[in-house]
Amino acid sequence: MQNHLSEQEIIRRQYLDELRAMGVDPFPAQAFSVNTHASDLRHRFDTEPDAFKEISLAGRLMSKRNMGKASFAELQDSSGRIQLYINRDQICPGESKELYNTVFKRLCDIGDFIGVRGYGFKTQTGEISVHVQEFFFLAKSLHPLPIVKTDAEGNVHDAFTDPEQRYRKRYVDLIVNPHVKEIFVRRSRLINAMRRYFDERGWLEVETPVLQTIHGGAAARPFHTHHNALDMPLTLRIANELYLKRLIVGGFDGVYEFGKMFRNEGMDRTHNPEFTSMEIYVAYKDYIWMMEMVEDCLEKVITEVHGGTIVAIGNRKIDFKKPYRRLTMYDAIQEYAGIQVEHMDEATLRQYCRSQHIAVEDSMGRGKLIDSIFGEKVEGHLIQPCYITDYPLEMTPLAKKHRSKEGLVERFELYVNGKEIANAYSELNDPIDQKQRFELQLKLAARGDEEAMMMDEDFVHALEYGMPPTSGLGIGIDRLTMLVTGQEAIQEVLLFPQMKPEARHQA
RNA sequence: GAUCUGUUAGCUCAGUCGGUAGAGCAACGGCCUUUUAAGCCGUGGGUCUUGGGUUCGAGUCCCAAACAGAUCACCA
Repeated sequence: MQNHLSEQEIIRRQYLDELRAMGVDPFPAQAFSVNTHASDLRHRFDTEPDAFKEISLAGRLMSKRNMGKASFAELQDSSGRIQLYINRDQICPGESKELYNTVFKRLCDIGDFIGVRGYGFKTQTGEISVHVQEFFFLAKSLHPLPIVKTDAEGNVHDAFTDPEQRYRKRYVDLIVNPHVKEIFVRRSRLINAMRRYFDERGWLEVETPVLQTIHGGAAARPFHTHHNALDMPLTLRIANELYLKRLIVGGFDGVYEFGKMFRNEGMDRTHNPEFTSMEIYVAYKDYIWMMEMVEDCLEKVITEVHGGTIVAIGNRKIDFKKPYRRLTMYDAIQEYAGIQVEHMDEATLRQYCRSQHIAVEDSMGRGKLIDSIFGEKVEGHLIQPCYITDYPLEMTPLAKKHRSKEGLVERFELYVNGKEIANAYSELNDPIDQKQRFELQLKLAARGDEEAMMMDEDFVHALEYGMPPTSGLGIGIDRLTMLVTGQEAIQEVLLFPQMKPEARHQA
């Protein structure tokens, strides 16, 4: 992709040849045995100095301070950094001083992988370090790394912060920005903690198709693809809900899936074309039970990953301690917009939206209009975790009709920091009602609603065999991770966010 | 999709009224055996994102494009 090498890249390539000429393989094949990590030494040396008398470490050389016949360097392994003290006569006990003078001092660059053996000690200034007795070259790095330095006051100099470069070259970002690595460690722990919570309760982790002939389970535009052998169009899933409910029909008490979803829509700091959701369905439960499960799960999982229930995002502090506030959608609109929409008809709602400069389209039915008012007037106020319950039937074709409130469904969404992070229902299990709901969606589609759901005959057929009363939940894992790690852009919690190719690298 | 902002050395950034490009770190050559943003002396390194235009002359002014970020619209 590059035909022009910088001066520094040319020099590093020349060093490859020089190393080989000296009999040092710049990419040796054999394993290097490691018995200590940087953080072990840093954290335990003061209390257990005897444990570090014969240590070997490996990692990337991140800085070099040569002082003639001795040098200090920093080694970065997966656990962090540790200082090395390398003395010429220690690593070159014989006549030849080439390993120190030439291999280490000249041919070894910042970014190269090295292995060292020696012992732990403290320098005169009190820094825990490795006194290196043996030095091994493990792998050459041909590109110079950004040099990020931190001074005695903790100020970071020359930080590698350009988001474009960081996302395109995430490997470099991870090498030089330790706080970035921490975000992804936390993300993984969060997912594992949730998985443990579900497994402990006996629910089964499953996998359902990504390639679908009928995309269903959510209101969104899909990606289209094509299967050659079958010569048929397929779409990438926008949700896995209808498959998971088929499994409840099949007799599982609880099933869940962490999976990538794909939606062919806009991208911004809270949307990536592919994102991770967790959906779970539990038989013989309803949405009231689900609210209790979700707040219990989040409180436990966040405490486990974060060390407490309070997370900071921007200037705000959000407390995930249960229980969470519960507010019906109509009451929420009453509270924040000052109007009672319950008995308003479509024309009145549309007129209100226009008066408030809320964008409306002719294809919008009553449900979507209410949702627009909610989105415009209420969402931004919901900072602390809050359940919004009881949605208009029209916009929720997969949820069961409310047990006592006409025209509503048993649904809640969990809002945190002004954003929806979870969505749950008492699942609709009446196949005749379900079929009618799909037909209502088809009517909305005919009016021009591009996100209206498609009829899924096989799913209705599955419900006709009987599905127990079931509660289902979807959580946006990326958004939850954003909250737990204090990030305000989804790109910061995705290792490889979607990017357009750079023009200079095309063709 | 709209608006605004940005793109200069490997990295972080200066660049005045339009007059052939600067610093620190990194690199290269020296000196230095407990330093730590190590230090000291010296050297090299640029298609100023791309393409047009104005001008005697453009990193700088104008137009267009690419990519990114922010805000908005849509969505989760």
